[in-house]
Amino acid sequence: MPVSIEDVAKLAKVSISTVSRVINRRELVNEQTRARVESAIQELGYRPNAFARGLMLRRSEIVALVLPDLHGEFYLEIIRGANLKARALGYNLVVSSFNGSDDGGSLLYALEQRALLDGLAVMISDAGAHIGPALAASRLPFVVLDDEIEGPAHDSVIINQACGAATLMRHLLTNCGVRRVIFVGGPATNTDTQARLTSCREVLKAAGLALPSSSVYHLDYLYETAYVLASKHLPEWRGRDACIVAANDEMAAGIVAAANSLGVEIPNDIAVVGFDDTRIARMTRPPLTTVRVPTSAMGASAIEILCQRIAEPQRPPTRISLDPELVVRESCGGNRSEKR
Amino acid sequence: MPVSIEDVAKLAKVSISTVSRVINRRELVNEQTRARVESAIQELGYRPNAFARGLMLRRSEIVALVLPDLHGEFYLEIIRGANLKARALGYNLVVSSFNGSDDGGSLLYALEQRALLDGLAVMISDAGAHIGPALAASRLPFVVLDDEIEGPAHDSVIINQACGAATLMRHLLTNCGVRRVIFVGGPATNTDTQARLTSCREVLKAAGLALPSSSVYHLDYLYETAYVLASKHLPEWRGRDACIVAANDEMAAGIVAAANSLGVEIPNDIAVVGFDDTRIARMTRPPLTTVRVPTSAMGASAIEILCQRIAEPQRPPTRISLDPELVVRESCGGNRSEKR
DNA sequence: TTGAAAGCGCTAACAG
DNA sequence: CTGTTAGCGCTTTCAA
Repeated sequence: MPVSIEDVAKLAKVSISTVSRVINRRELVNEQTRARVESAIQELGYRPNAFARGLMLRRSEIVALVLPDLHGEFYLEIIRGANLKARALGYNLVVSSFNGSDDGGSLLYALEQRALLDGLAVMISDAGAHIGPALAASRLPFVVLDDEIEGPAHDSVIINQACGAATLMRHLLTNCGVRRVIFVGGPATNTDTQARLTSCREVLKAAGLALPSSSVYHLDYLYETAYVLASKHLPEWRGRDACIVAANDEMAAGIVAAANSLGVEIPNDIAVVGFDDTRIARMTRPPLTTVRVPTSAMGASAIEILCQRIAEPQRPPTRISLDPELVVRESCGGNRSEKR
Repeated sequence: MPVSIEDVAKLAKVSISTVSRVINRRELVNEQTRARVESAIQELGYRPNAFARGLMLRRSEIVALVLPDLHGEFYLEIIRGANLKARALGYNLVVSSFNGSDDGGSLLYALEQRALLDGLAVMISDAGAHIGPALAASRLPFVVLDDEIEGPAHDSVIINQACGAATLMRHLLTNCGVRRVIFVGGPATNTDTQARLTSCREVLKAAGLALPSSSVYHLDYLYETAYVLASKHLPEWRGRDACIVAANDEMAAGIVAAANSLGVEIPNDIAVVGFDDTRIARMTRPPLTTVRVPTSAMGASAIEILCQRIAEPQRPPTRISLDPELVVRESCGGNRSEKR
């Protein structure tokens, strides 16, 4: 028993256009008529049919945020930031995630095909995902988070991984006496891991130090595997001038735990640092020095420029770059004060 | 330059009805005509307009999962389970979350109003949220996760908190020599916290023990506040027969950390247990005994019965109850083996 | 097997 | 200020 605009019109004894006006441009309607219409709407519990509306208006006021398979809590802040911004701009946000198993293309395909969306913010964290082409082929306004995709120019919000990793490395070299780095990354195809590794290498190189590939490990971003790896290698890794750089906090936490159970003291016997500044970073003993990615801001920025593009499709592509912030805690020696 | 069904018809030299038939009921169309139409669709990159389609079909093949403000990683598994099930059933899933700040009603309102959804799975974890009435008032098929709402009968998937908490308590009483409990919950209005507390009380009472309200604390589910609370009270709490029951793992982790830094040994000086079996539960020293909620199954079940209702609106309400599982680790003494 | 035509519920000119 | 009317793009009888 769906109640339509016509039912309202009938009850209020006006034409459907008047009802439509009351809904969309109240100021054009006589006060008394408006009151009549509004009470009719109330009485009937009328809600405009979104499909019909969308058909005319050619927009749904819905934007989507598509994230890769969620590992850890890293994404929650992005969602939160995006959510807030979307609502502030009068859009509804829907969040989808695609599992690592499918290539992501299928989800995008489904979303596009049903194209109920006004726009799309996609995060691609694995260079292997075949999302780029599908996205570029669609006519949907989109913005890419934390990555670049091939093809034509587009809006993007990126984290300046190089800056974050470099800041971290410089801190380690300058304030913590680090001369030797073990890098524990996520999958080798993961773009964040790649960027962080590259940047570490560069800073080390600039300081006349090397990061041989024998000191680089690629895991899966998880605590357990990092724990296992560290349990095995810590005896050979340890050293006052050594530092384990994990590509996320969770792995760093696993490494710290391994060290604790082996009696390896952090940061005295070896330093450990992470990335992301998730809650976990404060839950290790000692707490982790890490690099805070402005996740919430990232989500918000993405939605913001997406909505700008929707409003003005011809504007030149925007590229927002956000700098991470170094968060110094006690897992790396040196300066002990936590930046606030 | 949106290409419509008419463009395709023109290019293929058929009527729009034929194009429509090719898309929806290919078997009714002559093979050769079909081929012509299909290549025209290809050539033009035609995609049916979802609004027009929805207008006729009265469905979008989209269902939504709405979660409260996300604290911790607890929800990710729900999303994952729901996602998989939805795709398997031919639906697209969108996930929304509402922040604690708004009452949730506004999000629901927006979703309903725009009613592009075929159905809704909502999780309500705070009895204070005014979602129930709004939901019941809508004509949208819906299923409620992990809670009951007032009003007419409806589908729901609930976690049998009583069962989980009772199993935990019985283990503590029987195998760990616990005689005294300190309960550290989330907000007093949180229904999970309420259910867990109630159930703890009952089991204690059945054993002739009491849980006075002076031993019940209501925090915010966060590590830090639990850490602070425990740091202050552990000296008075401690005792071989005492156990701190935290309503989630994160708070339990905070309590464990506080104990570690005070030199209070777990489980010898006092036991600590959590709820949810999130990753954090394995990241404390010692690892946490906790109650695993079948989160992924919960998401999947919710979507499943939602889609059943969409297909068959008149079916009687279903209520699925999922039992949590006790996960015994080392934070509570007694049986040391981890259940697998 | 195909086409013509009637809407689905709504918005937006265009008259009055 | 309000009503009439023409679509938006699609599916679906109903005839041919």
